[in-house]
Amino acid sequence: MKRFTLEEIGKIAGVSRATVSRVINNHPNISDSVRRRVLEVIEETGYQPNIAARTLASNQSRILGLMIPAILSNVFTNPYYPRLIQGITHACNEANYTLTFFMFQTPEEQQVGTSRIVNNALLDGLIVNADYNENSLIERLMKARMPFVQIGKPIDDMPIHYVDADNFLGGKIATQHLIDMGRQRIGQVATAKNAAGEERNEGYMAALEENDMEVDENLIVPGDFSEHQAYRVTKDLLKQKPDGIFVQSDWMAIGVIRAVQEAGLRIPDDIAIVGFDDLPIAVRDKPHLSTIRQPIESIGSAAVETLLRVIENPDIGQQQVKLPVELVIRDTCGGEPGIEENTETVEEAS
Amino acid sequence: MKRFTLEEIGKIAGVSRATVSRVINNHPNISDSVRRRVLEVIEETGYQPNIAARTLASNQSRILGLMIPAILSNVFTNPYYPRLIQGITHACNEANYTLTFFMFQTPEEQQVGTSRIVNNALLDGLIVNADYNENSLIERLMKARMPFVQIGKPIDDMPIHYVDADNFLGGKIATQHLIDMGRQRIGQVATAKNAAGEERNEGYMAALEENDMEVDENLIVPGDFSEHQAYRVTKDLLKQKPDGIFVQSDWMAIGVIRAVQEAGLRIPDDIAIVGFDDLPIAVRDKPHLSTIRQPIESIGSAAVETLLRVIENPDIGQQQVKLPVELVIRDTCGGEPGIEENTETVEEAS
DNA sequence: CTGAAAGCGCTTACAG
DNA sequence: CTGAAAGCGCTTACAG
Repeated sequence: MKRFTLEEIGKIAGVSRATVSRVINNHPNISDSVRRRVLEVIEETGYQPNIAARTLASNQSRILGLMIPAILSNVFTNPYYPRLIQGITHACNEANYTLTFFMFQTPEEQQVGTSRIVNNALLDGLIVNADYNENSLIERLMKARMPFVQIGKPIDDMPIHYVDADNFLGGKIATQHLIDMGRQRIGQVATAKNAAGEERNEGYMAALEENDMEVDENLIVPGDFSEHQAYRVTKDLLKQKPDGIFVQSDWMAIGVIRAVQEAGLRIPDDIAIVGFDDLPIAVRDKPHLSTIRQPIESIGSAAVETLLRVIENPDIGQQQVKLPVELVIRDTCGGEPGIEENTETVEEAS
Repeated sequence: MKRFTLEEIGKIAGVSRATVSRVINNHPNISDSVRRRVLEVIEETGYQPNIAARTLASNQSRILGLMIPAILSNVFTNPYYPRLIQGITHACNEANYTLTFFMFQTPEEQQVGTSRIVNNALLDGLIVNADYNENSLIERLMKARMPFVQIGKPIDDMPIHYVDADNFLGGKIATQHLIDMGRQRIGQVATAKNAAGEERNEGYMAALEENDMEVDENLIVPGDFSEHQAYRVTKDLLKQKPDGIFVQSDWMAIGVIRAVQEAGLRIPDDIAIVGFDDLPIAVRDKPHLSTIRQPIESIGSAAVETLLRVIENPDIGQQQVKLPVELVIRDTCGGEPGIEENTETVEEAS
């Protein structure tokens, strides 16, 4: 299958290559007859523009990059990345963009690779997952004026564009659900290691406050995202006699459930538990674990859409997109499992 | 950060842009002093070549594509894709190639996207996952003379380059393990839907034959990769009083285990089970499930290496790479879990 | 509404 | 060993 050039298409259609270029790029002010003829020839020949040439000439590639940090061990149990990538590719396809993929596994790879990204004439913009481990990446991107959007709220309130789940809302509706079940002493297995954990905690507090319940610091124990640590701190927590626990991640919830069951307590009768993330591995065989589900695909799509907006208008103010989360109820006694819906929040700060 | 061009680097270093290009591309016959000077300037300026321009001029992009079929539901429980992508990106980084990602979710996306891939001047080659659903893709790739490598053995013995796990070996060592445990009546929950299933079955047969054991067709029941179907056919299988079962996938093994336990039989004492894939979700809380582990990362790397070989030498004979699988033993009674190693097979046919 | 021409930043024969 | 120059296939002011 021969590859045609603009010149050749023009010759066949009896117009100049400039004109062909214009119809391809949907420029206005092309006579209908010419447009039709050119489109026909393109159809017949199966002409596809040469992206490299277009990129060189126009200085835009319609290629977006996705940078994923050195792969974490939880990738093997957490469907986060597949779902995220699914959302991103879907949005890219819709917008007629192509996705390029950067993933590094060693610091050396990261080092070399980052330069390739930052000065990559081929990228119109970049999506960065929040837990990249080389902090200077952000600086370098800004210096190079590469448009980018982060997935996950940045630490230190850096004024960069980002898309995230509404973690505050998640913590709040999780806790509210426990309150609605009539629980009086609601504990929390927290993690304050990142912005998301902090926000989930604030949601927890807000729910208690709204219901005129006191925050008891003894009911909040520090997790670190690991199942084992969660198991240990839950043992401590149980001494405080909680009747409900909000766990900041489903992964930790596995440990929490183990500790609770070993103590001979029933779920949800004695202690109701609400997790976060809706991980299949956690939820499987744990019919009483309600949890907060993040719209990960939507986060991916929103990241693309936001990035496109930024590329379009580089001087736009900081974009902060928060996607709503859902409460997935599995701890009803006899009732149908259900889902609570919420609505999207898009803010533009600055 | 300003982007430099070859011309500018040349001016600073006091040579022509052609010379700069030559040192960047490691051409021989460059005087050491010039090379050093140019390299210095590149270092200082942080010069990065413009990929689009290079691609246009040289007709090669150092970009590889990965095409993943409309995402399957099992993506959410199966770490196959993350691991595969990890292996592929690693090999790409090593070889200084960039990975571009194609994934489609609807037939329309697939349709439009495929054209973009096939006639993509920006791709040096493509890796295709075997279970693409549009069969014509392969034809179109061949017509367009796009170098590509498939992951997974092709059906109908199509003479295309591919990389796969050694499924025959897997079936064989799985069955041999059961024989080594002294089992006499070894059943199989099969799937013959694809080349892999067929090979696993052949491995099963080969192991029996080598041990002078008869193949009893009644001991082979048809699975379809689903847990539910596996559960059902296992109930039938149990009537034949097997004392060992080779299950062609861990996912199905979950159903098999359920059926066996419901029948009041002990694993592995009454019935030993060997699965395939080493899925965390299946293995978790199933201490007695031995399984065959595929080197998925290596398959990804091998796909890249094979593709690079094909790109280098388009007239190379059909590449068929089979990577060894491992038996992961978890059904020893009291002993340490262990792994049996095997060695790689690379064949060149035609 | 359309075309001729310059230019995007590289590579690569061709000369020397 | 090095340089001048053509060319890769597009886009886009500039004229008309």
